[in-house]
Amino acid sequence: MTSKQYWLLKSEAECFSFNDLLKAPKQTTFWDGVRNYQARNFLRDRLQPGDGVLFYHSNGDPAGVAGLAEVVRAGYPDHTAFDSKNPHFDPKSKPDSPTWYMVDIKAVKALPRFLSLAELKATKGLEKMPLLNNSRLSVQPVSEGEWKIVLKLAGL
DNA sequence: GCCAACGTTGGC
DNA sequence: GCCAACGTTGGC
Repeated sequence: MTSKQYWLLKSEAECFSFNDLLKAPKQTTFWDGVRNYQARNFLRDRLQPGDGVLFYHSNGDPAGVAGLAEVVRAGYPDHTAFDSKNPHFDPKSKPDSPTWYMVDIKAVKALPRFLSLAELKATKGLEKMPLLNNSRLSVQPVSEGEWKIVLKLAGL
């Protein structure tokens, strides 16, 4: 058992927001639709139950971190890739050798206040976050130091 | 809606 | 293996 790790997961706010997660059954959802190899590797190999998650709204108004979640199920095959009717369908991914993976996450709580991207950019100690360096990765590692800074900034 | 940055595809 | 073309992401 490795120590707890931290992640930032991006979701388009209009598509699936942190509020949607709060309203979901058991406040839990599967994090499907990731179709990028680097992000896939994190989902498949690195995310573990108990890991902390910053829930980030991309394409939001404004974009920023809305809430906290935790991983409740480690990586397993993303079944939406097998369904030809699903928008995330990928014929290259087969059930016996899946290309894509997902995890389950559960809401922990909304941040006391929303942290916009602009505010994160202006905060010392977060300069190395991929999010602030033109990274389009939808699953990004967050260091323990960055996690603490973000929570403190939000008033926790 | 615009457009810059990034990732993937595919011809050679 | 290179690299141009293309599609997508995501901030504004």
